[in-house]
Amino acid sequence: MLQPKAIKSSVLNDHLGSIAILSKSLADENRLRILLCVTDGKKSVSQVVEDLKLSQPLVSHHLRELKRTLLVKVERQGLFVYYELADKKIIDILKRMDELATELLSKRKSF
Amino acid sequence: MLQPKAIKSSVLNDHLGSIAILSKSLADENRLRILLCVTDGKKSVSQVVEDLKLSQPLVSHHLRELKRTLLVKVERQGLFVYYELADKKIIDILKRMDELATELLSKRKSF
DNA sequence: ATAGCGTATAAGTACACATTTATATGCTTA
DNA sequence: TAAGCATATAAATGTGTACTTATACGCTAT
Repeated sequence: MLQPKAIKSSVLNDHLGSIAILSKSLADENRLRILLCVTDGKKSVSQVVEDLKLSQPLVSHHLRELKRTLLVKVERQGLFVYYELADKKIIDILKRMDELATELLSKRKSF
Repeated sequence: MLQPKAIKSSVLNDHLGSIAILSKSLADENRLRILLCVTDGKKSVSQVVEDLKLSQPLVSHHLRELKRTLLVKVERQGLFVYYELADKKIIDILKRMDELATELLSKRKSF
């Protein structure tokens, strides 16, 4: 072993704050639905409201949080405000989390 | 396009609940520190307490949550209770989240 | 059995957050 | 400028949770 354990895992240790912030942003089912909703191109707030059948203030609130954590990009066009996924990598991460959850659940019974 | 958008993204849509639960479990910095702490083999609660300088009830509390979401395995040995990472895949996911956070931050300024 | 150690739980506190209802802001057009 | 639409914010509420302090539980050995 070239490096002691304490140093080896410090690769992640220094960035746990950012990871926690990102995780928190993904830790709500409605927010995830909204995130996926703006994955395939720009969508206005009202389009998201229509698609997901959520209240307009709730969608606006969650989009604000997604914007704060940089997961979505914003673009104004006249009356409308369009939101869009900022980086496709997040989808890959979500897929891996889904795989992991399925795997963990298959070993035991339930959350 | 072989399938309409709504169906295409339903791959993840059906599992947002599990993903949200997993994300919530990763959404605390101390819990992440504890998770990494038991990554390189079994550790007793008191060892984690010693390593991270956190209170014993707090560590116990977080380990319980990590166990609830199946991220750690438990094993009793006499007086001691040993916890261990259940699946290495979670480390890969954390690394990708770290990469993503770094990338997002490099494009803009701060969370 | 009881004393001691490791761990878990209870009670209490403070704070964060998801959601709803109501209202404000801002842009566009008549 | 006034009206109307899309979006954002405020206020209020209920719920969840991170954390501390204090106490209980369970195993081990004397």
